[in-house]
Amino acid sequence: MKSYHHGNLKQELIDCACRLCERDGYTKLSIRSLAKESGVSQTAPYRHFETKEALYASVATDGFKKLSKACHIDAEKKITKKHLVEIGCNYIEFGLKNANTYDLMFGTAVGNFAEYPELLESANSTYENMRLSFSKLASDSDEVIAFKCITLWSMVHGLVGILRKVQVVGDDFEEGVGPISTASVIATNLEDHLDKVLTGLIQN
Amino acid sequence: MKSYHHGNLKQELIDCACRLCERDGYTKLSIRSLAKESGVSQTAPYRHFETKEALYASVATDGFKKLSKACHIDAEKKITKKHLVEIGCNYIEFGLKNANTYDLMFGTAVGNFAEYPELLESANSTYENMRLSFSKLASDSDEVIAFKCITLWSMVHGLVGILRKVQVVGDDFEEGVGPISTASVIATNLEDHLDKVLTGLIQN
DNA sequence: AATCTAATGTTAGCAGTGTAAACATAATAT
DNA sequence: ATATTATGTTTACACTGCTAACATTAGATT
Repeated sequence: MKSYHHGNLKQELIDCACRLCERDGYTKLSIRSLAKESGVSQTAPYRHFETKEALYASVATDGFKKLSKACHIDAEKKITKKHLVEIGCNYIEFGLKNANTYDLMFGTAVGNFAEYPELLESANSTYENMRLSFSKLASDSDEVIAFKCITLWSMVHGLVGILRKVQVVGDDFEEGVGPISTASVIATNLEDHLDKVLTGLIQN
Repeated sequence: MKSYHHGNLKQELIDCACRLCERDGYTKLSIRSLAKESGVSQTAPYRHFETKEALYASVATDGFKKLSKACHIDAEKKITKKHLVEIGCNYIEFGLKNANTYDLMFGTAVGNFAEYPELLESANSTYENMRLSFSKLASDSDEVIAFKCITLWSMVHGLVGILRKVQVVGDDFEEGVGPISTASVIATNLEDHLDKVLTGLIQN
């Protein structure tokens, strides 16, 4: 016996969307299927999300919160290069393990974050966390720190993209100097790799 | 007076798809609208593309060819760091100026390149070009060269992604150490930025 | 040159989509 | 108790990818 009002529909829709997005990719997600999954009429979700993009935004927001958590280092004050390497590794691990959600966060499915305050807030705070960690490492100026932070971010973000692209193609691992095997080597030695890159970054 | 057979439909569909993809993003592209644009019935495209993904693959292939061309340096033998910086800049410029096509090339719209031989070939040859350029710079081993090549690729790929994300949000440029202004600084000093990163990369 | 076959086009139709409008119900504020 | 608002349903529209059955024509075979 179910009542006319669901009671907790919005959150249930978000949870369900997060699950399905990560399982099948956001492309496969439909508002209708989501409604059916929650045992509610086709258009009920529209009482909670103006458009499908708004739903995406909620899923992406959730993703940024999780990413923030994954990249959080609770060192009181001192942060070493090793810590940053760890942050980078965690970032990449998140990107690879939550690939479909990651697409939603960094792709074009949500056109303009500014239209979704919570999303903008969670994305910015992810960046701010990284920047703070960086600031505890070196005694550079704020500008230089921000600069290095964006550089690291680009690096790990790019690696996620490249590693994914290349892995999809190369189920059959072949030795050599092609992108597949090279990327595989990097992927299995992520720590070393990030350490090297960061060394160059911090020095210069 | 038009004949029953179009004569050149496949190429026209690809051209049209490339244009529309870049203009509106591949999401907005439909086989039906494409058919209409070419003055042909709704299902005619299916004689040339088994699925929509196959059409995407053709557009992506075209994109990789253009990217390859944009990143081609015809230095006979000697290549300097400056050349690599130029390649990186051209890559990023391509990614930013052809953002929607770039999504198709590096996103998940085409699931597995291996299913589309031409696409795989054009993507691999883009990489191979970069690797060859790199090999003319240093006297490293093939493995190290490939390694550095993937690293540079990740770097520029990541920058494209981050710059785009951040630019969308920040139409209203604000000074400070936030991601928007920092990314803007990087974007307007791309050469310097790549030079620094490459210096660190080549040394270590 | 006539015929057969394969390539390429069309028409009709299915199941699914996002979303708007009009209406129904129930929770909350007055 | 009543009015208002939040939340849900039904119906409907225009659009999508794609399939099946059929039409036309170009090119190969005889």
